[in-house]
Amino acid sequence: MPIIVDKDKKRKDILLAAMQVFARDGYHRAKIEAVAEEAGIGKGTVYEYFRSKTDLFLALHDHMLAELKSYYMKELAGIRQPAAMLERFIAVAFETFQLWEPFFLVFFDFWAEGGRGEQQTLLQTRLKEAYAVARDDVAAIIAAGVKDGSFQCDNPVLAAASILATLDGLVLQWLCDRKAFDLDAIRETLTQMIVRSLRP
Amino acid sequence: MPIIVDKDKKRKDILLAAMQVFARDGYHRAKIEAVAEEAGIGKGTVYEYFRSKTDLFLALHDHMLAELKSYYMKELAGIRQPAAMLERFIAVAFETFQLWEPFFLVFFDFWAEGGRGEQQTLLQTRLKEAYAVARDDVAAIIAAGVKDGSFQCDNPVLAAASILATLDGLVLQWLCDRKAFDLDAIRETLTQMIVRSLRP
DNA sequence: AGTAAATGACCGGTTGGTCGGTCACTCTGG
DNA sequence: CCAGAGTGACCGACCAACCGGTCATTTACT
Repeated sequence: MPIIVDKDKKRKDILLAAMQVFARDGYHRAKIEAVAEEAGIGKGTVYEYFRSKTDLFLALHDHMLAELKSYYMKELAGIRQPAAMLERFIAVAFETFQLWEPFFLVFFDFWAEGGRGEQQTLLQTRLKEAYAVARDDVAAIIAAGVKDGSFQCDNPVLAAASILATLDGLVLQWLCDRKAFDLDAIRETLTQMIVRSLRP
Repeated sequence: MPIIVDKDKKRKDILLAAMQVFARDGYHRAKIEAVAEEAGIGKGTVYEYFRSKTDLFLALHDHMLAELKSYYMKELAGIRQPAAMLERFIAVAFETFQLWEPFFLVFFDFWAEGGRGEQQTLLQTRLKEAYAVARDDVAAIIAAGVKDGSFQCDNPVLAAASILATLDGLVLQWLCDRKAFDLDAIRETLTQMIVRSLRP
């Protein structure tokens, strides 16, 4: 019998290595060889697990978004009040900024690839889908708040889009200049602003 | 005497061509030859005006940000009430999203280049600087509003950062999926949310 | 021996940047 | 009036480096 390896684990190792390298060098500058090195394997092996660089990139997108989502689910589980949920959601977002920094650095490239062209590539479809799901999830929290009277909002989906946009925009700004503002301070300001903007 | 050309105009032509090509293909995929073609000149000529691709990229950043800023100045000139100014500022932002779409597409790459590494390249310095100036400008409007009693806000700079972030995040989201929401609709929702969040 | 798995030297296409040469135009002096 | 020298501007064939992807070979295990 030949060698048997845990293909799933190795795949995840490569994805993790790719995240580090893509985060450091950017997708286009990053070399597959560097990913292999980071993962402690040979270049050829990467191609045993992923058809192409593009394929690796797409897989990384899907993998990381799934991880992120499950992290949110875990952190928000058990909270019932919409207002508390929204506040916790924002807090978790800020936690992930620091905790998952490389992931957000790679996101620069997801955005860059996702925003251009006719948006019919797989990555573009998935990115749109991810945004749509996120909007709906946050909108559901707001809608629940409107229902029980703790929020006032005409269009929860648009409000959700705005909140997500603010969070995205803040990572961007923060990653471009970490000394521009203190994350904890702006989290408080932002939470206050959002809560106020939804107050009946 | 030899031929004399308007170097400044030609330089701007090349920058404009670069914007179109970078917007369409992304900075890394874009070929200098394509930029030359778009500008209706030979590849070699591009290098008469810009030392390197990087140099062209940096020049484009500076040029476009200057244009954007002067556009804002013009559109906001003459408005005195802080509340009206802020509302107009947001409106102008949304106008530019559609009017200057290629510019924002190139911004994907500015962000990607700006956020990574030790942030000591010229582009990174300029991007930070631009953010800082924008924050201060918006913060000044908010601070004026606090002074005359039309706003309430503990930290105008952080509030300004949040507002800018929301606008950035919304272009991102919109460019990734133009059908996700209607720009006019979200502009109204957002304006309302921001005004509410600053209400005394 | 037999096989899944790993590998890295190699290939080929791509592209940033160079450079020798051309073009278009003016000025000069015969 | 013209020949040709002088020069700023322009050009695109070419070069060299780089890197994604392949595959013949090796490894490591039963």
